[in-house]
Amino acid sequence: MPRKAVEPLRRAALVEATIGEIAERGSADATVARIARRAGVSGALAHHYFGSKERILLAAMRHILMVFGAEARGALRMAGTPEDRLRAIVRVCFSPTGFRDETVAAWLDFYVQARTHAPTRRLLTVYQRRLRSNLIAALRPLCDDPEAVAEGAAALIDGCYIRAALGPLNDPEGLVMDWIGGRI
Amino acid sequence: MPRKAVEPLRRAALVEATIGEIAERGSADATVARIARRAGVSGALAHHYFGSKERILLAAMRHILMVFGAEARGALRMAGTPEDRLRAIVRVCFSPTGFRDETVAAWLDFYVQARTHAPTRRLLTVYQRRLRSNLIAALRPLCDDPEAVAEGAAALIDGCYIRAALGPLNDPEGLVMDWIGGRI
Amino acid sequence: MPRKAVEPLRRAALVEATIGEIAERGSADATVARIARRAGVSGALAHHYFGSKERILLAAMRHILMVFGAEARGALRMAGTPEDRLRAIVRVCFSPTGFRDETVAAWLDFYVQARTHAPTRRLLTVYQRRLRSNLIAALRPLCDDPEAVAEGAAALIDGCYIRAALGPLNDPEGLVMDWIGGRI
Amino acid sequence: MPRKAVEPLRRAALVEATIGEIAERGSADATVARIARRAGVSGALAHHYFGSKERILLAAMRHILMVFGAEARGALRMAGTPEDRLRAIVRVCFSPTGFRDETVAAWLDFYVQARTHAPTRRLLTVYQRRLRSNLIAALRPLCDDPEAVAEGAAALIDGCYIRAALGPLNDPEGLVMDWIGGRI
DNA sequence: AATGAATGAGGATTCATTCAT
DNA sequence: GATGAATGAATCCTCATTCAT
Repeated sequence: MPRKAVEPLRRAALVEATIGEIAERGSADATVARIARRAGVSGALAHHYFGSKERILLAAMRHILMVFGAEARGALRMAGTPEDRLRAIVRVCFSPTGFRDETVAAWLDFYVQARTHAPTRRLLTVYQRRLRSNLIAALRPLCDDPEAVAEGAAALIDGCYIRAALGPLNDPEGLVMDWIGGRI
Repeated sequence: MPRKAVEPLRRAALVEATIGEIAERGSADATVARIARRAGVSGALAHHYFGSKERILLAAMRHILMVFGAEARGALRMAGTPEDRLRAIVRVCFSPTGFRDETVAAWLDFYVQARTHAPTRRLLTVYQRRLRSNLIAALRPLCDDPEAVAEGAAALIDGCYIRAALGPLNDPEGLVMDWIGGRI
Repeated sequence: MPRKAVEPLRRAALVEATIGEIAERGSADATVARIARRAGVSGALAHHYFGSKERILLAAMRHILMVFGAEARGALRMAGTPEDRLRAIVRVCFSPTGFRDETVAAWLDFYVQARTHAPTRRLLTVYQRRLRSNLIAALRPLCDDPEAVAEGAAALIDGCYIRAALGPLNDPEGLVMDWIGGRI
Repeated sequence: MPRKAVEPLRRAALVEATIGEIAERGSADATVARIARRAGVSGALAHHYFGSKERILLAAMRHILMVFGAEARGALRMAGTPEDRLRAIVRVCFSPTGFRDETVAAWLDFYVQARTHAPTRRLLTVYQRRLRSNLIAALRPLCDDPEAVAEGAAALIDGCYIRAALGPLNDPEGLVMDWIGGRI
């Protein structure tokens, strides 16, 4: 019987703690020590597993993107018509899983970090491209200029995130779907 | 003839330097020393004028909001019809004055700070309310649910900012106006 | 048939790794973890066998001194005349076994540690005394002031070590022998 | 009247404290905090003036080399004959100014650091080359193979330093001069 | 008005060492 | 015998902030 693998547990706890800490005080003021304490381990262990604060933050972002990606793939797999696919994408953007306060806050923080931090930017770019191509693919059968619509939809989604980060938002999914509805 | 007051010059230089520094390295990594050097003064002087780093950052934000507000008021004064007013508001959001790379970056940074920093949040709230009420006022004669349209337009504007912060954006003004055009 | 004892193997590997590590990065920057990895074991095991980093370093030095001592005894046993004994001692100082780059580096490092670290100093003193008495014994039949010549020869040998540590050295044995030759 | 320049004072105090600290505990265990305390200032100030621990250590070495160089130049200027020049060089090597316990300890430490630290090595190389060329120039009129003699003399000098670092040394100057005397 | 000097507080990071398995 | 897990104690370094001039 294999010894219980504790590393994944610790990593997950640290990632979760990082997201929480970013949400609570911003990644600027998140310290490794506080993240570690929140995860119930020592700061040294956080370094042992991740190597540096930067890598901890990146791991947190990667986690968020991974969760989002997995959920999106799952939703797309069950969607039949282009309309379904469209709705699936938008719905996942605001699904309770990924649209928690904490996640939104971290998400926004990453957007800002991405401006000045290349590795963060790379991660974000990958995600943005994927979202864009998914949107365009779903929109292609439905409208004349799928690229323009996708561009606008993506901006609107981002705008909803930014506003959600500052206060509760009423039905962002509806807002985005309405907007798209007016274009197709 | 009175000697030229030097204080306003210094303050302006520091504010400008702050915005530049935020754009270049993010407010997280902006240091008073670097801001001061960029403004051509000593760090001690920056403190002398503003009292603390926090106040320097707030002054920079206040400056951005003030410039925006002044331009908005000017544009609205010249606008006759509701349609004109609407276009004026949106145009100012993306006017070359306020939509410079540096400003957009700082703007976004403030959004994130606002999440965890009450004074920043207060400033931002004031601005958001003003934008919202201006939009609603202009929209009221033009559509049934001005509040919902204003909400969406504001989100879209924010979304354009967030995207502009990460790369060049093609005609955001047109995007927003189109969106509104579809609703009225 | 007894299973091969593994402990001596591990100890030897760790000692060798320690010397290599000291040569490569200096004992200041040698870490137990790196030494252990180089020896192919875990850092915990290094502690298990030696008890502390200090003891690992001391073991490495002891090893070097032991190798040197053994070779010296061997060479002296085969030497007949005083001249032979003299040459034997000097030759061993620069024999390929002990005058490897790695060993010289470690040797020098120990010299420096000895200044501030009593146990290291004790080891070094024993070695120095032995070298000195060997030299004097060999010199006694050959010159008037064997102590002074031994002192100078020892200094010259040390000087060759220090220079060898920083770059290749041309025939140090000849240099020392010449020097002694001029005194006897 | 110029404000009293305090920077050079602080720098000098820190350099002196660094040498003392190296002598007392070795550069491995010298901490910026301790060096600063010994100099009567805060650790932060040490960083303010030197930038990093590495640079503090290098400054200390540079200081030692500078003092040595200055003394050597002075002594050479007063020396007439080649013999005088030779004696001047050797004398300076063991002059009370530079041959204090503290300095010798630091010197030796630098030798060891030089093995693994390129900037230190560069400094040392410059010094070694200068010493060598001075010796050769003085020896040229006096012997057949000035390079070989210089090489040996330099090794002997280094050897005296290494031994002096570990205990008191009896008339190293005489030892070196004797050695050279036998060669010319 | 303006600055260099100076520092305390705090943060990332490293590392020897211990322990449970 | 051997290791990964875990940590406390340092240590370097940064930075906002204060102060004397």
